[in-house]
Amino acid sequence: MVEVPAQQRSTRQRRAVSAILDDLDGFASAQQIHDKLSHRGEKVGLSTVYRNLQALVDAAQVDMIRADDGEVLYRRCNAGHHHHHLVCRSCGRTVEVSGSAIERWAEAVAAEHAFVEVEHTIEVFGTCSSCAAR
Amino acid sequence: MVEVPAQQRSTRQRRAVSAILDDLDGFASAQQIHDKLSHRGEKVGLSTVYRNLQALVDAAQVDMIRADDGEVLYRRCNAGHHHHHLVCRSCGRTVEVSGSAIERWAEAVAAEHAFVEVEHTIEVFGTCSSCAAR
DNA sequence: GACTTCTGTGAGAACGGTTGTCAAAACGAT
DNA sequence: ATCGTTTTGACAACCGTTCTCACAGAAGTC
Ligand SMILES: [Zn+2]
Ligand SMILES: [Zn+2]
Ligand SMILES: [Zn+2]
Ligand SMILES: [Zn+2]
Repeated sequence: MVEVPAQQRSTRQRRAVSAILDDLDGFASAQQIHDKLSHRGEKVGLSTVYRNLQALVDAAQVDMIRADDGEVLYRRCNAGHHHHHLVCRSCGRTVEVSGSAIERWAEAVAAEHAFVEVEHTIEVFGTCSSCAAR
Repeated sequence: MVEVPAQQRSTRQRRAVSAILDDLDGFASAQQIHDKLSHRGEKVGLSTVYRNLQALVDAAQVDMIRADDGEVLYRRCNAGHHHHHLVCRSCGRTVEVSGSAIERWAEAVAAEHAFVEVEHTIEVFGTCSSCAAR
């Protein structure tokens, strides 16, 4: 008999990556996550970290943004709805924000110039109060 | 006698890069610009293209954005004021847009969470009418 | 023009983040 | 335990970008 393809097996590595994301309160790069895993004594290959992060992004369980220098950053995303981020560029602490005003503005601007299949990228970077206190 | 340092010499390569940017109506990557130069018979080293583009960005004469795949795209920027872009993801055609509503939203959101030294990235991507007509 | 000085150039190497390869390991259903 | 399939990981390959440094060539001076 052909079994149902269990297209997501539970492995030690997958659980470890997921656990790191749970303990993280801001965005982190794949390599930073890999380092944190090593620190915990979890031996996980770098390729595996990349693969699992990508899978989580595809499953909409993780948000992905790109830092100024081009590095990709990941963060667990609980919210199921469309939102944006206010990120501390020093410690990575992040607040999820959203606003219908912006969404309407983006759509209006696109419609005004007859663009279709519209997407947008909106990220706000700053220094959080704790980091500014130094 | 020590002359005044003319911190920007006029070279064939610099003029060639600038000319390409003038003829371009959308964003293009450094390598695309390098290819266009070769096509015109202008021999300019890739490093030189990167250097001159960076110099133009520093001089606020060129806008720089990052494509989804991380590649950096450049485009001549006439406007001296803060603005954002509505970019066709297919042909690169670009409209410069701005709106005080968004600017105020970004500031309000940051202030609400006590973030300082705030910057933001807002880009709208879509398919322009000519590209959608295919 | 000739001479000098200092910036700009370019071929190639190096870099850094990310993705691909593929044999071995591990999961999970039976 | 066995088997078919997924997952892993060491390592190489990739790709855009930056660095290196000997040399070319602007521009100022006489
Ligand atoms: Zn902070
Ligand atoms: Zn939005
Ligand atoms: Zn188009
Ligand atoms: Zn703005």
